[in-house]
Amino acid sequence: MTTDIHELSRSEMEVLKVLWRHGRLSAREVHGHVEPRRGWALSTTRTLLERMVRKGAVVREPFHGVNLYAAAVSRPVGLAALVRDFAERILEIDAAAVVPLLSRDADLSDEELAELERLLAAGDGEAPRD
Amino acid sequence: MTTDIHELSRSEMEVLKVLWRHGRLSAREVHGHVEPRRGWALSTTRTLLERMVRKGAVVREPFHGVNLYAAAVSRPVGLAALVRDFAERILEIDAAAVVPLLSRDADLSDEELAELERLLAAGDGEAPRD
DNA sequence: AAATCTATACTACACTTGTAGCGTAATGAC
DNA sequence: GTCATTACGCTACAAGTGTAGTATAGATTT
Repeated sequence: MTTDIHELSRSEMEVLKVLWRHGRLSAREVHGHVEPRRGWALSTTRTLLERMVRKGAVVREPFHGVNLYAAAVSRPVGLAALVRDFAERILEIDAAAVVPLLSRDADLSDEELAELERLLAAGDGEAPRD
Repeated sequence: MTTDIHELSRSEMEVLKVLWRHGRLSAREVHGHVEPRRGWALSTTRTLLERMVRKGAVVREPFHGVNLYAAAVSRPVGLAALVRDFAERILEIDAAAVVPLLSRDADLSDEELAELERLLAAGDGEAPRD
């Protein structure tokens, strides 16, 4: 159960991307990264984080009196699920076809890319929509 | 205003794809195509169509006492907007990079493909998010 | 220690989405 | 002409989303 990442709302995706970029952060830190482009109140960022925890997309870990949040799935795994969903549901093409594209342009490390490629090629990641 | 197609919900996208495939249809006809895989009641299909009309994603036209519905944007234009949104918002890559991919795998006619390519290359279609 | 800041957990509230049912008028079958 | 179908325009209602505010308790500053 890869946490059904494509069920996240736009706002939630924004938060997830911050966690992918910066790893484990406090709510306030997440807010610091997200606020400039969204203009949310801090409490909004908190609410989103909590909802994402409930959804299983984010893990929370108490750390010396502060909650730290981190993405529940790595970026490659998450992107694999998202690409698969988009390719199959919207474009109606084979998800694996997207890989070469990513290898050229996405800012993925070599390891990330390798993993993503493996995930998509293997038909792993998410069950096809139907 | 290309109707902000990426604001459509999953269910609405399903309906839109039917209209892209079959052109102008009555609510009942749309339902016929969509019901097998979604199991909606007819009234559900109707509601979705009406909501999409309100959103500007679908146009309604009365025809001899029956409303006919059609996609407000062509498939290439719609896909261009969707690809652009996905590429920029999720993958954070240049949308034009997706074109070669589509030319190989998507079931677009030559004219559709040409139009899509033009749209993405030109930076047309949708204004970039933020 | 008092005042302030910050964190967490609740609560709130309007709008959207999923998913339909109902009432009424027009259409077609008998 | 009456009955069954169908279409259409409302209404409905729970769950999800966008977007916060508040109450309460611990930490920091002066």
